[in-house]
Amino acid sequence: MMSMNSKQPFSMHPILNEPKYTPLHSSSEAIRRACLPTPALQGNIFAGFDETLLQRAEALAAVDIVAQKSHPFKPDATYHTMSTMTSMTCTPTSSSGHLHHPSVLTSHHHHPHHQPTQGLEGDLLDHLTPGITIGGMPGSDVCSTASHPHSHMSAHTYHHPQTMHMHPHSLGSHTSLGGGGDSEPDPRELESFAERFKQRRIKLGVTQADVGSALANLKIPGVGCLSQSTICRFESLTLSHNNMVALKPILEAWLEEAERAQREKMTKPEIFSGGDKKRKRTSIAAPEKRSLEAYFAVQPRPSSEKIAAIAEKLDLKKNVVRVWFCNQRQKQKRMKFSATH
DNA sequence: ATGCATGAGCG
DNA sequence: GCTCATGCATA
Repeated sequence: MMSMNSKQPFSMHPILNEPKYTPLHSSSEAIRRACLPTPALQGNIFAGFDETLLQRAEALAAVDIVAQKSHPFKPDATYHTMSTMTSMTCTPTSSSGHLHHPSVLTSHHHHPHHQPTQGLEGDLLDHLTPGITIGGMPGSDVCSTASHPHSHMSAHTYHHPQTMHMHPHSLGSHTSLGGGGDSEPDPRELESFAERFKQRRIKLGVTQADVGSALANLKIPGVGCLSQSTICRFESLTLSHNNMVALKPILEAWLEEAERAQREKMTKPEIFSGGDKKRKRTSIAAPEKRSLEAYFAVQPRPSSEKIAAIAEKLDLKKNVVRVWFCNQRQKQKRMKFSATH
């Protein structure tokens, strides 16, 4: 009477982050909060300005949408999880239920690299600012009427509310308390390391997923396992700069350990097989995606109301649209950074 | 390799 | 509500 997979029903964020230097990060944050007119008027959610915007954006990319005023079918392929079990891919078959403490040092706020990005956002916001409300500098967006009549039920349950937190200055990397100088982990070094890492990893005959789960065996305080996705993104440099910096020492440690182990014997990173709860991934159809991109081009940070309107137009769930915009922003930020370096 | 999602922590 | 770090599911 035992199941084959011994997946732990808990999960956490094992990784630490970079203590963000610069306590003042307001630039970009302020800008992003620029809009939120919140016209609770249901007559016209967009109070005239957005209506045009939406139409324009739609027209821009909706060559196909134009035709389908109302599609006969619903492209919304949103499935949702029904189970509430959580399983992490972290547990190697033989393993031990490892309980890593998530000493996640989540550093929110950006590093000095991220520019306020006045290019796209600032400009647009400026032009799109509704004649009413927000007369000058935004900065306070209080969504009072953000109530969605519909409920989206995504199965959550992945992480635990383990409230862990490190102090803002952990991982003594930089951040001199008094000096105020910030050091810049060279992107070049990270790049070369990532490349070497991948090569050596392959030489060890270990997969990205294996690395992820093996990390827990290092027993590094605050470090648990990581997913294949994260390892992959690390190798392909598709993580944020800070994330890369935080992960580097950990992966480096694993690499050394793995090579050492192989030298003396042979490491056999057990693979895992899993298959309990399945979360269904929403798939946004191409036409809808194109529309979203068009909207994003003119307004990367639509207000709650705008998101709702867009969602309705595209026949998608509001939350799906909101998340899409969030992910799009993250992606854009990464791309912008890698483009600069 | 990447798209969509969750969740923590911060305003 | 947002950002950021991460992950599951999937192309």
